[in-house]
Amino acid sequence: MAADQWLTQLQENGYRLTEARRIVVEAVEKSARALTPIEVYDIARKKYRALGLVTVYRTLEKLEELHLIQRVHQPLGCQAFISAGEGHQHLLLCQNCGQVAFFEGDDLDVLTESIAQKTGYQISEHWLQLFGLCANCRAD
Amino acid sequence: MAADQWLTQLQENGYRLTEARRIVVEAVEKSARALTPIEVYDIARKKYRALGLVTVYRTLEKLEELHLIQRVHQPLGCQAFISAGEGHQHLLLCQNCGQVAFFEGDDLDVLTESIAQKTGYQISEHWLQLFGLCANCRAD
DNA sequence: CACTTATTGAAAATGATTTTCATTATCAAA
DNA sequence: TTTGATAATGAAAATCATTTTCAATAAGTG
Ligand SMILES: [Mn+2]
Ligand SMILES: [Mn+2]
Ligand SMILES: [Zn+2]
Ligand SMILES: [Zn+2]
Repeated sequence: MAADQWLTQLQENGYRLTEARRIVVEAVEKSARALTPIEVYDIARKKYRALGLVTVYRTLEKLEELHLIQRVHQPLGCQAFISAGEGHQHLLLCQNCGQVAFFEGDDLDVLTESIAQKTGYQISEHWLQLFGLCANCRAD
Repeated sequence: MAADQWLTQLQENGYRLTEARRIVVEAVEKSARALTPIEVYDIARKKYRALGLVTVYRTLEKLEELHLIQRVHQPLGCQAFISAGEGHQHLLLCQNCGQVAFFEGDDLDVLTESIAQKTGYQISEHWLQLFGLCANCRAD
């Protein structure tokens, strides 16, 4: 999904289109790796010097609310965001450069059914995330 | 693994045994749900009034370093800890009361191999976590 | 253009975690 | 058992991320 569509989504949900939002959206949407609020701020401010960090926080909040971005949990921290996958997808992260790839097709039904049996839990959700080295980083 | 063994581990790694550590270890080891530093503090202080929050942080840090506890990531926050599973295990969390169950026996080899093929990543780790309702909370 | 009000950025407030430091407690060695 | 080196402690201060407050500004509707 392109940056323009994110802006349209914002507008359709009653939010105004502002320069600050345009720049933040562009920075996040373009990125192949998860970005923290400060990282977004630093990148975005290169195009729009007057931008405030508060506005980055507020914009990320709205993008998350509209499911356009998602929070990424990593061993070193859980404050970074990446554009959300479409449908049921999970993340694969490069431990060296942070590059994110999405994947789908995991089938945990047999497993969850078995665990449900053993534990007595009613299982309704799962988090799955893979870590490794991207093609580029493998080369080094 | 019992609290005594955690204390032994601490000692064997050159850390001294103190009253503060004993109390913190007991609180964390006993708990069936993940606890934040403040929660540990509140629980532990019932047995040892003079305990400082700083000491809770420092003790949790050491327990994590020795792999006796592990951080638990949840939608509402990622600062809670629970005793670490033994061997290759994953967590199943009750979305209502927070009760934690461990499970093992997931086999993601076929999946990761296939994803590795498609993406070019060399996959070395995975995070898997299940969410649902524990038997008690289902009853309500 | 005019008007309503959502949005903005600066500054202050908050909350969690870390650092500093003087005091105390642990434990190995005498 | 006593002694001594030093690891560990808790209070207070410092730091860092995030949220709130607020007056000024800009977006979008009519
Ligand atoms: Mn899945
Ligand atoms: Mn596994
Ligand atoms: Zn990489
Ligand atoms: Zn429950």
